[in-house]
Amino acid sequence: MERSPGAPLASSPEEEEEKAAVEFGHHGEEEAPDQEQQREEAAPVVLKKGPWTTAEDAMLVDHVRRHGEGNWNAVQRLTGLLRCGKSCRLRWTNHLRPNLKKGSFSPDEELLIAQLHAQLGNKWARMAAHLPGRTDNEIKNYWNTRTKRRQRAGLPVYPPEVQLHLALTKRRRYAEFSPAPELSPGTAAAAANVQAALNAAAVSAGYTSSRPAPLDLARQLAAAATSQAAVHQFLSPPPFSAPSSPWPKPFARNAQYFQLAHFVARVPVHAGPVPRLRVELPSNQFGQAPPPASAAAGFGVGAALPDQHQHQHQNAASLDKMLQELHEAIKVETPAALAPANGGGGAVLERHGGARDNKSDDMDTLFDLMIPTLNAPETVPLAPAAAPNHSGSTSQHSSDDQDPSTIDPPAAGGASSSDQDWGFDSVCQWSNMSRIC
DNA sequence: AAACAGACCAACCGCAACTAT
DNA sequence: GATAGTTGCGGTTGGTCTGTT
Repeated sequence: MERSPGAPLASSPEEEEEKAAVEFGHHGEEEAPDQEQQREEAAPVVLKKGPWTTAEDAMLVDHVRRHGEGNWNAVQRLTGLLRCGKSCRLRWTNHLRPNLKKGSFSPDEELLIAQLHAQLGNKWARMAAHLPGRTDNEIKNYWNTRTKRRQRAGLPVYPPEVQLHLALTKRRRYAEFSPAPELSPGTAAAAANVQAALNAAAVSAGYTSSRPAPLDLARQLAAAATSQAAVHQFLSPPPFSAPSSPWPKPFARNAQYFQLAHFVARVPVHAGPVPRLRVELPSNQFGQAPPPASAAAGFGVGAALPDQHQHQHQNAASLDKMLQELHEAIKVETPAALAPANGGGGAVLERHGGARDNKSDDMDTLFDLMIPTLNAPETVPLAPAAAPNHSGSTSQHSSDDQDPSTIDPPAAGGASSSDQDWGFDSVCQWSNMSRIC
């Protein structure tokens, strides 16, 4: 049920309005200075607390219309509103200011919140800056109730896409303090080749660090990894689909590690040696280099430039070849053989010399394969979610913005949740939590 | 129908950062 | 530089609603 903001909870608006009018002795008109002075000299005003009445709202709106936002402590002086400046500011920003978006969060917004929370922690105001029309209080309330429910249900706080990012960040930071694991030459080369091919393919598809590959890129890569035809599809992916849509089942989980393509930066596409990675600043400065159009359109890289087609085909062939090499090198079982056995989870990877069916080991294997091949990225930018039907206006944060890669995953869900035994099904669970919880 | 628990939401509080004097 | 005032932020609380028993 939606309560209208500002509506009194206990009594009717009419009653409250009348009460307020009596209480204040007027309807929001400004006082003459002498009246104001008289009041100040009189008994100290007792500021009101509790829910706002419609009369109070009207007075505040009127004040802002006349004087603009800010100088909140003057509101009480100028209007006689028996509220402290703090309360006025809060009421305005959370309920009265224009362009506020009311109602429940869309799935895209929910995913964006999860991503932002993974990046920023409990920085509600900064998160709100990425969600036009939403307030920090709204996001905070949403997150707190949701987190509580999920923790009680024993479910991971973050969706798998976000957990992966956290794990990658964690692993990268770990790798900075420990030597890279020894890989067999064949495995290392194959992993490097595949990663490079993926990077090149992503660049060819128009992704850059300022326009990072969306989360569903991994889905495209997953398809590419399982089907030769899908390789071409990956290079001409369909328009962006809702992040909350199900992942492709085959290779779903392991394919997520191919999100390493997120590291791809703007490098020239050319034949010959695969371009080296150049990782730019973290992507929490979303607003600094926004996608050219709306996110939904921006992620539809199907509209690749004509002169890119040749590169795409080259890359497709190259990617196909590299994937074959990797499959041989690390012996990936086919998804078809695995799906029924482990409940539709992901592929089981085997490293040279031993089968590993443990999911976290499986993750580690891929990290081991992929991370050492990275060109020491400074950061691990998380692809901003498809800013859902946003105007595209995102806030510019000042230079005090913290590098998200330096922010530890919040204790609420970060490290612990990434250790949880989530599989493909958890994607759906996460998306459907509104029913579960 | 009543009691209860949980969810949701608005608002308050304390603190820190910033700004003006 | 010190101080007071203002603003912004995050944590927390308390009231109401809703679904369940």
